[in-house]
Parts: sequence; structure tokens; C-alpha cells
Amino acid sequence: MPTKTKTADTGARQRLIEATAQIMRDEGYAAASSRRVAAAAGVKQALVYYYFPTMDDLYVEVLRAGAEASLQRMRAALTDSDPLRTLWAMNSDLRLTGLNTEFMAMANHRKAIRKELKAYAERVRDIETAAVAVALRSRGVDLQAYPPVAISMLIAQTARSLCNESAVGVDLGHDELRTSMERQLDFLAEALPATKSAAPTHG
Amino acid sequence: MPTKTKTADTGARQRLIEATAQIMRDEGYAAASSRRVAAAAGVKQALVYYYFPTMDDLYVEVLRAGAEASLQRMRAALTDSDPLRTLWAMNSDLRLTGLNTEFMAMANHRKAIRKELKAYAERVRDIETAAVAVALRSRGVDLQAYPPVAISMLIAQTARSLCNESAVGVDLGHDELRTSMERQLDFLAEALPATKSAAPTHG
DNA sequence: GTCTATAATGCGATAGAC
DNA sequence: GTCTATCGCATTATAGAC
Repeated sequence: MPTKTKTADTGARQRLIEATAQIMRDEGYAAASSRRVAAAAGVKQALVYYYFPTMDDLYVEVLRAGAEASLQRMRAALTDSDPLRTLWAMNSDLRLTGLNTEFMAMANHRKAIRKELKAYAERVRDIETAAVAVALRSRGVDLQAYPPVAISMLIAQTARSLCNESAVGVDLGHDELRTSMERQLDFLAEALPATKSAAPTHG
Repeated sequence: MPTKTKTADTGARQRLIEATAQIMRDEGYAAASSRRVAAAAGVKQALVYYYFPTMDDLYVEVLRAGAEASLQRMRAALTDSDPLRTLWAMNSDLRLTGLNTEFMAMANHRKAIRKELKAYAERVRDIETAAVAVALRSRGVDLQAYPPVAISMLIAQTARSLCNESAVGVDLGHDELRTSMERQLDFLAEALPATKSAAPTHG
């Protein structure tokens, strides 16, 4: 029953959200005007205001959609064999980090965006931290000395920083930092290679 | 001889640069229009175009001025007793990191800004790396295992990330990450506390 | 060096027809 | 649900007086 109730409007509305995301990525949020996103979605400008009362509402929806997709990927990925590597890989995605930079800049001076970004960032951090805690514990790391939330922030933010810099053409030192990080991840991954489902022979 | 030659125009031009920086920090680069910056500097809009052919030229000048000031501070600071802590402190300055975020977002879709930001970022990294190398070497750290450029990037980017998040109200995990980083800096600082000017008794 | 005035364009948002 | 048409305003940038 894909028709009826409220899932029937998945035409223009969805295209508007996707078009907005793409324009923000490619040309910055300042370029994502009602006329530009309408044209990219193949509709007229006034229709934007039928679906979204203000442009900020559209931006929030773009953020929300991307956030849900990321959380979904994260939850699925973090039950796999090497959550730390997955964390690193997900935060190395240029498409995501590019959009994230735009929203960070927007959030600095738009309350509605700031509120939404904060909520999203904290949900992401919770999930990432839980996964890192599992990974570290299974490798016998002292969780007091290495708080999972600090480790997860370090991995995620380092990956994102490298992406952000690459986007503007700065690559100086990237090889060295990447290598250092890879070595650290290798070390943690190899410590206890295949202790699959937590089923020690006993006690 | 402060008059003559070319240093005589330090009135409106300088005020325009400072006003632009402040507006970018407080309200984002999109708010730094020719009318807004002119009003903040106490001149009329058209005068902006007398000093700067296009708005991008003004933005580049704001970036350049801030960059020179930062490099100056950095060079002075990095000859002192604890360069690693100085590196951490300088990259924890909300005024600087806020402006930096705006320029990063701008650089993503404006060639002139991207070129200038890249040049600045690489000069900063060179200086920071040199200072970290000195600090690590004097503490007997293996520079192969811990490349100075990687360490300097890690310290600087972690500090900046914390600032960027705080600016949008995200503080989850900050205490833990800050404490971990402080402990690491303490360790490095105390390893060989006061080996002042490199003057070993000999050999 | 600083101003007034203005051209040309784009913006967010609304009213109302279909 | 999608359109046409429009209001009111801000933008970059230029021309030309003083």
C-alpha cells in the first residue's frame, strides 16, 4: 500500500531535498536558493514554499535525511568485525564531510540549523562511542585510561579533518598522519584477531 | 616617516578589513556584504570598491591579514619552553577557529579563497611541524615512529575540532578528550622538564 | 579619497488561478 | 499539487560629481 496515508508525496518533495543537498555540496549553502533548487528538481520556485514554509525548513530536512541515513549505516556497520576501521572509513567519505562543513558554517549563525545539528551530532557520538567501547573492551584495553568517547572523537575528527583539507587542496602531512593512524588501527585490530561472538570457553 | 610612500591609506581600508572579519565571525561570510561592512566601517558602500575590485579581493585580504598575525604569534611562541602546549592553546582560540571555519566553507566553492587558504595552511603547518620536531627531539622521542608533522596536525586539529563543536553547542565527550590530550601533553612536557637552551655539558 | 545615484540581477515569500 | 505573476528588498558593481 504505497499510496494513501502520507507517503504519496514522494515525488517533488524528495527531489527537492536531494537537489538541495547536491547544490550545497558542489557550490555551498549560499548557492542553494529556492530558485536554484527548484530548477534542479525540475519544478517551479513557488512549489518549494508549498513543501517547506521557509528555506531553513528545507535545509533542516536535508540535514535530517542525511543524518538518518548515516545513523542507519553506522548502526549496521558497528556490529561488524572492525568497528574502529569502519568509523575511520565512514568519516573519510568526501560526500558526507563536505555537506557537514556546510552545515557547520550555517549552524554558526542560524539557530534552527544549530539546534538540529547538535541533536544529530550527539546521537552519532553516542553510537560511535558504544561501538568503540565494545571494540576496546574485547581487545583488553583499559577503558579508564582510554575513554571510548575520546578515542571515537579522535578517529572521527581526524578522518574528517583530512577530508576537509583535501577538499581545498591541502595535502601536506596527510600521508604521515594517515600512516600513523593506520598503524594504530592495525595494532588494535590484530591484538585479538578473531574473538568472534563473545564466547570464551568460560569465566 | 609614517606618511608618504604607500602607508598613508591606513584609515578606511584597514577599518574595512577589520569590520569584515568581525561580521564574518559573528554572522557568517554570507552576512559580510559590501553594504554591511561599509556601514560597520563607517563609510559608504561604493568606497569598498575603491579599495577592493571585488568582494572576493576583500575576503582574501581579511584572510591574509589574519594569517600574517597568526604566523607572527606562532613564530614567537614556538621558541618558548613548551611549543606543544602553545600549539594546543593557539588552536583553541575561538576567534581564530571561527574565522577559519568560514574560510573553509568559502574555499569549497571560491577559487580565489581556496588558493589563498591553501598557501596559508601550508606555511602554518611548516612552522608548527618544525616546532614540534624540536620539542620531540629534545625529549628523546623517536621521530620515525612519531613524525612531527603528524603530531602537529593531531594537536592542532583536535583543538580546532573542539572549538568548532563548542561553537554550535556540542560538548559531549569534550571533557574526556581534553583530559586525554592534556595528560599526553603533560607527559611530554615533564619528560625532560627544563633543558633550556640546547647547551649540554658537551658531546 | 569619498560621495550620490543607479543599473542589473537575484533573493525569500505571498496571492491566487487551475 | 503545481503553476504564473508579483511585491519588496538586498546584492554586486559602475558612472560620475565633488
